Amino acid sequence: MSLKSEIAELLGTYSDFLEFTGDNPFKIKAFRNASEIIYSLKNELEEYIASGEIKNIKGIGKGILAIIDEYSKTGKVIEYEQIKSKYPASIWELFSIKGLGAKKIKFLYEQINIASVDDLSRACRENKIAGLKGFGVKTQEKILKEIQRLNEAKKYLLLNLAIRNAEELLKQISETKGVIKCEVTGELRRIQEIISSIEIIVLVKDLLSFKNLFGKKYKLTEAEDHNNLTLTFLLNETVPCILYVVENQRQYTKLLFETTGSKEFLQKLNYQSQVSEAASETEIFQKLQHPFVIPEMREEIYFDFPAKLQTASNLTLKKFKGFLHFHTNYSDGLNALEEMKEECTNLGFEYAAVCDHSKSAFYANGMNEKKVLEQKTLIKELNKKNGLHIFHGVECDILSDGKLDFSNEVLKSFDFVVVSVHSVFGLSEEEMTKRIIKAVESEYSDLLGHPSGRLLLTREPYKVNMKKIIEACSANNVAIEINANPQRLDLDWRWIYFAREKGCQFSINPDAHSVNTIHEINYGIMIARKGGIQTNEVINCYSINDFKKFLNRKVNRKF
DNA sequence: GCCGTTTTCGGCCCGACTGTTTTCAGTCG
Repeated sequence: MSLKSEIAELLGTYSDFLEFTGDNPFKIKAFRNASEIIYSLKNELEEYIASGEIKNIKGIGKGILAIIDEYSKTGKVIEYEQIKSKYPASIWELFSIKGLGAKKIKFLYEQINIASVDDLSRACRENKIAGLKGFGVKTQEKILKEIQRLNEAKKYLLLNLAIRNAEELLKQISETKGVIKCEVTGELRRIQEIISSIEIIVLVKDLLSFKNLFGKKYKLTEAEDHNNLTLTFLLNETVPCILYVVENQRQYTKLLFETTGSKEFLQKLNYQSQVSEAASETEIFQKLQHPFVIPEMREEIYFDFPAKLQTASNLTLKKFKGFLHFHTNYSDGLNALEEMKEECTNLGFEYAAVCDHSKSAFYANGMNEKKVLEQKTLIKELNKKNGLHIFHGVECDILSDGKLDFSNEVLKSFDFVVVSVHSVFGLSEEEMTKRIIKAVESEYSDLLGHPSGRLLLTREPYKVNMKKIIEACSANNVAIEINANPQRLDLDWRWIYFAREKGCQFSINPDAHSVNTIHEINYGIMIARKGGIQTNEVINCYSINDFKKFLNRKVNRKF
């Protein structure tokens, strides 16, 4: 781990400690804030320290500088270690339970000696929590449910983490003696949004010698078929991995095809195992008399839609011209618009649309009307300079009644309006559907942001009739976002085919809050490809003139 | 603890929701 992530992590945990011990809330916030800032730094922390530039980073003052200094010189922070040692280490995992804050955790620890998630789970099941001061039956049930959800979430990895781990493993394998080639297969090759295990297929000269070499690094569990070997183990002691090891190229192809799956896809393809000793996957598809299907699209849903929607996606990052829906320090982004512009230019984008939060998004420092005007002036200044053109957009909150967070007068002043739900998640399906459709029907809406509101492995999507929402987007000419943040990947790919059938346009955006997260657009592209999306269906791929035409399709905007 | 200054200390995002409690604390976004 880099110094940057070590210190960011330390400050994050430190802030939990401080909250637990009842320290100044603003100090806690400052630590948490600094943790995020450091985590999102573009370059390595050592570079900022060496150049002295660290002193100019906003949010890092004398106190945190001292912590960084102590840690980078000695590898620990004494005050932090002192607090930590006063309590059982397992107590800090209680902070990951949603609905339990520092005060309740402290109360439970002091009153009935709850010092771990296991303790708490047991206490709930023995009905010892309901009845405590400030706790009732509902809270007890909620905690239990949340613990179950956490345990379930532990079985999966987000796509970005799975990819990072897989890259590390592929490197280790390819550097092992006797390995001819290796590649990812299974869920990860199909680009599932959450991954239960990393599966890799390996072609080697000799099974036994590979097993012996690899067995020195990891504790392997093995299963042997007649001419291949399946090895399972934990990477970094936590991530389940499966290696399929073969000695023969034709076996390799067969196994790559079979392990990629999905099971349901292969069934619907009428795939019989004996068919497939082949030199390439193309040959297997030929034998099955079916056009080649790219691995991402090999899901059951593929067969539910007509052939014109089954074409392999032609989408790549190179086709992207517009970087849309991102945040700056005008709301909750970390970087200034100038910095975002520079990075977008470096990455080859031709235009961008900044979309900071609207005024009701208090939690995200949303812009009021005055700030909107200020930002407009800034954009005008920046657009006088050469280079990438910036459109003035907004991510406008959809209020609980479906109204938008700015008056039409203000909405009219933007070039591009993203509408998103950020609050009051608990409505009934009917109410939530009505609410979102009302927002989509506004003549100023251009894009529906993260349509389901899910946070993978953390928060369920809100209850909504997605079919009706998609139909409303199609009818009102509002594009649908594929939010590329690896925690979201929302629109869910399972709805992409249907939206395409309805003629919807898409926009793929990482919802970047810093220059560092711009590259996350790639995860959105992976998901879009899974739904077969073509370049001409993505508004980010429009030329700047076509994008202007898109913006003017409902209201007359001047640029 | 950080920031921005009225350069030495006051302000720091705050409203909604939930489940308790009986008027509000804790938590979340």
